[in-house]
Amino acid sequence: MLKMPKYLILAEKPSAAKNFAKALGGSAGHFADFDYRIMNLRGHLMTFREPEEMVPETLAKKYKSWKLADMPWQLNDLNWQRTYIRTRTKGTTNKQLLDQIKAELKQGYDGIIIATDTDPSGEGDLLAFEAIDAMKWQGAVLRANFMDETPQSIQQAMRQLVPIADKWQYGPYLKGESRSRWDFASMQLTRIATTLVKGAGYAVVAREGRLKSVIIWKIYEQWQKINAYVPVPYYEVKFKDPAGHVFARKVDPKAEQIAWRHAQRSEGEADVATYHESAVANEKHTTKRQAPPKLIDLAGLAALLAPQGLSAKQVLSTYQKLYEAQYVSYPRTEDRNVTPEQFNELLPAVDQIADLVQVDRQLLSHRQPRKTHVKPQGSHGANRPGTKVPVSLDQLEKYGPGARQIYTTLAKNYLAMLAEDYVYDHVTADLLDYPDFKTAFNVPIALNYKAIFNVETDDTESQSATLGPTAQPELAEGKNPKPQTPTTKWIMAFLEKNNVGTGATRVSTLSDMSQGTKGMLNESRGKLTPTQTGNISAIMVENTWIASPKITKRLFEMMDEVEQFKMPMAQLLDSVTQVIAHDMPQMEANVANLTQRLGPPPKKRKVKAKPKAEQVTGIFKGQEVHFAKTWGNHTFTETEIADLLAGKTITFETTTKQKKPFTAKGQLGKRTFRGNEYTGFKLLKA
DNA sequence: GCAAGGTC
Repeated sequence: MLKMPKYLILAEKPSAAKNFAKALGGSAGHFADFDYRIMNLRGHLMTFREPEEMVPETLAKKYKSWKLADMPWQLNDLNWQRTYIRTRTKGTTNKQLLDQIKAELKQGYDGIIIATDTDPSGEGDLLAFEAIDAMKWQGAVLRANFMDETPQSIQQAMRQLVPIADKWQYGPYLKGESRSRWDFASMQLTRIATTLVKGAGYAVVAREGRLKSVIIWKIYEQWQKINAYVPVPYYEVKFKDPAGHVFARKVDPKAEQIAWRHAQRSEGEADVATYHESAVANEKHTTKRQAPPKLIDLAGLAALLAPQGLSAKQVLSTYQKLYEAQYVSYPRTEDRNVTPEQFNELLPAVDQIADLVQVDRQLLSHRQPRKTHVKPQGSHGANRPGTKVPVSLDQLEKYGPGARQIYTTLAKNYLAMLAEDYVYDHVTADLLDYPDFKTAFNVPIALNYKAIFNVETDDTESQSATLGPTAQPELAEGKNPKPQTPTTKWIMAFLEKNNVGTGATRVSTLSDMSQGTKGMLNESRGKLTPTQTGNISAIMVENTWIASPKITKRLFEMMDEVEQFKMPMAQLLDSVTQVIAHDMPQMEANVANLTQRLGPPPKKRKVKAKPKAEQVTGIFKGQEVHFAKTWGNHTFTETEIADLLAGKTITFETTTKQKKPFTAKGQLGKRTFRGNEYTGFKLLKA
């Protein structure tokens, strides 16, 4: 009998490996005409080495340098070798994970099936080949392309395996590798900007990648518009009926001037005097319906929760913990719908979920899948509650800040889909004597889904449905609209529109930019303001190519060409060198704007180094230790030193910082200061 | 000191 081939199926992540096992009937076994075992990676396990490690030794100095004279790089100097990303997940390093897979391969396999995500950027193909190369696998490689993680799609992919003889002849890999190299080479701009701002006296790192620079520039520019905003009032005639409905003329967006809008109050007042009370006419009522909104993604969730004071970082980390505890679905999904299977799986739990988040079960009357929300494509499905329902919301709090809000928002967003459409009366009318003056408003008939999940600044506020019978002219004051405040929601919409970053990276980049002392942004209830570092980074990228979303657009176009062998990778990489050649002189010019806009850099205070305290050396618990001979303003006597080394508790009279006398009692012990462990005198509580 | 991408 012919021997079946045996393949090792490489999934991108544990959750995908589980879905594969479900679809194929176990984590190892037989499918179609082969035997298999499924193992998983954990996203990218490898990253590029440092630039100076990727070039011949003679060039190392140049590639370690941050000086302008050492850039742009000659990208063919680099060998593009990778190394393990040094991180641990559940105690396992990336090297250990790959070693486990390598050991399994030694059991005798006829090939590896790449079953990482099939994403249009080639990222899944790239991270698979990174692992395959790191393991030095020389055997056959096949690709399983699945559009989603439903059992049908997975099974179909496994019946249509595509052999890859050479990764350099395989478009998706070339595409992902190009993206990766382009982005890596773009770090030169951070070096250039940082060296320039340092020269101007600002001690910050100005991080200027194609994602961060676009974000910081957009936010900085918006604050500039806000700061330059001057309200210009205008006056116009409007009508009001007794219930407060407003009748106004429509502004033609193409019109250069609006004759009936006046700059002066007096002109407006004179205008009003020419109008008289008029009867309301042409009252029309239309019953309209509105379906529940799309299911949300992580960026949407972060944007919704920001006004409640939750940072992007908190949403990410708490969501991940809730996912690991199975209370919510996979976080980094791009899906905005669920599959019929996923819908049916969660259906039995919806009443329980509704009770938990205090939603009236009666509202959940639309239990048939909506075509707009439930589609037979998708992998993990949109972000939603898990089939495991917590007993109480209190129980979730141990998973981190915002756990309640995250679960509640997610649950209400999902439950809204199971409610009926919002039904409202759309009312329009005009005036008998002045038909150009119109009103339009909505009166709710049945809130339905909006009683569960409603995020719009809405029209469900009670508006009287009774119009007229007449309306009076009055002078209305308006002003040019103030530019909108930069918020998480606003920047996410901008990035999504321009296709900058991916769903998974947008939230994490924003979170990254808002962290620590090197942060570029302050995130407060969703409002985004640049820090000093952010302002500096933004000023440096004014009029550069890197800060334009067009760069990402062009990169993606070239990636498509590389995938189709219409452009060699070297040519794509040449474009990053061109960006650097263009942006370097621009940044040199931008430096001058720093002091002009931010004021002179803070003078560096020369901190006088404290003379190092005299150390005592001795043997403590069988080990040689060094510790300070003084504690506060007490210097240990020889006897005290001997007692301390012997592990004894000593007592001495000294004074506090406030010069109050007190008796110190303590012994030698391990202490830490700013993360460093050392041996020293430890006070015992009296 | 640095990118953006994936993941836990």
